[in-house]
Amino acid sequence: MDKTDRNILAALQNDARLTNNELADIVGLSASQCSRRRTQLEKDGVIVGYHAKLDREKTGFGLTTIISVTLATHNSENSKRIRELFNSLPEIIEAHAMTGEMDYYIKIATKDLKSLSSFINDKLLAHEAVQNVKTAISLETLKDTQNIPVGL
Amino acid sequence: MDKTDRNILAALQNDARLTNNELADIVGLSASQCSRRRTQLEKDGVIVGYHAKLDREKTGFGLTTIISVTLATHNSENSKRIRELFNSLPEIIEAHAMTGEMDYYIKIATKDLKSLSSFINDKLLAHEAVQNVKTAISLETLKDTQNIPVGL
DNA sequence: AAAACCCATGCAAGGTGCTTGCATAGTAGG
DNA sequence: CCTACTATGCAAGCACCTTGCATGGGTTTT
Repeated sequence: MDKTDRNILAALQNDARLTNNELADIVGLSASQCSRRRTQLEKDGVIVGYHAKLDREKTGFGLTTIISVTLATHNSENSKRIRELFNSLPEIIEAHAMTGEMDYYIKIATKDLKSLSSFINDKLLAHEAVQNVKTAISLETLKDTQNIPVGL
Repeated sequence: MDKTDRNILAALQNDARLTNNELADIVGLSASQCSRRRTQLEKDGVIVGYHAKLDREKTGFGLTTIISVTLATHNSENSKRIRELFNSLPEIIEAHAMTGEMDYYIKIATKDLKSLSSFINDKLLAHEAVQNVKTAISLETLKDTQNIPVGL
């Protein structure tokens, strides 16, 4: 992974639909070589995938919420079950096991407060392993590039 | 936006590199019509963009941190300045203005604890508008599809 | 220092995919 | 029932991607 590879990664993070010709102009290589390097980065697992980014409002999922989840008791069984729960719920678009008081941070995408409420009550709190949750609603998303700063 | 459009959106969220032929098989349309619908969804701003997703570890940015930022004083000037700060810092890959006690949640991607520390001290706390921060480090990312659950 | 080797690169061709004009089917309104 | 409009499929022309092949730059070996 040299500087050219990182340039390719940065470019594809910004726009995954770049043709190899456009990529070639950006990084200063031929299109064929860009194709080869990109293929290799995919094979090495550096590039995990390509995803379309959708508008939250226009798709009707304008409500973003960050919830802190605390487990009832800390054991491997509960840990395993909570992971399965997180993976089974499509409203959860991101989940982390954290340091500090709160055990997990999860990010939720819902249509409105009503569906958020039913998600929390029926899906989260209904689960035995969950002790309590703390909900914080995003008033405004100021930034949402999930782009790794490969240039640093 | 009918059911077919939502199917297209769901498919492209999972894999933006799908050919129109593959897309056609998934949603049950011809390739040409998939092309036209996709183009329209882009024009309407429903599809905001296409982005490569990179492996955090392999790109050397394996440390994910969520920081709560509290402003010193709440006025529009500070609010404006904090937005500019967030936008200027590439380590911040997501930022929200929140309800509740904490004013902002920001998600940080850094190489290691050392660079995280210098980010907090030199970039965040150095800023006049910032009163204090609360740092929570992600021990493990359990889930990270930023995919809107368009199917719900 | 010379030679041998290896890897990255550019070029070109063959194949694949994308886009758009055109004709048709399906649908809603009068 | 007819008209008008939109959505669709097909096909062709065009752009793009990929890969074999030859070349060059850099490195190791003798």
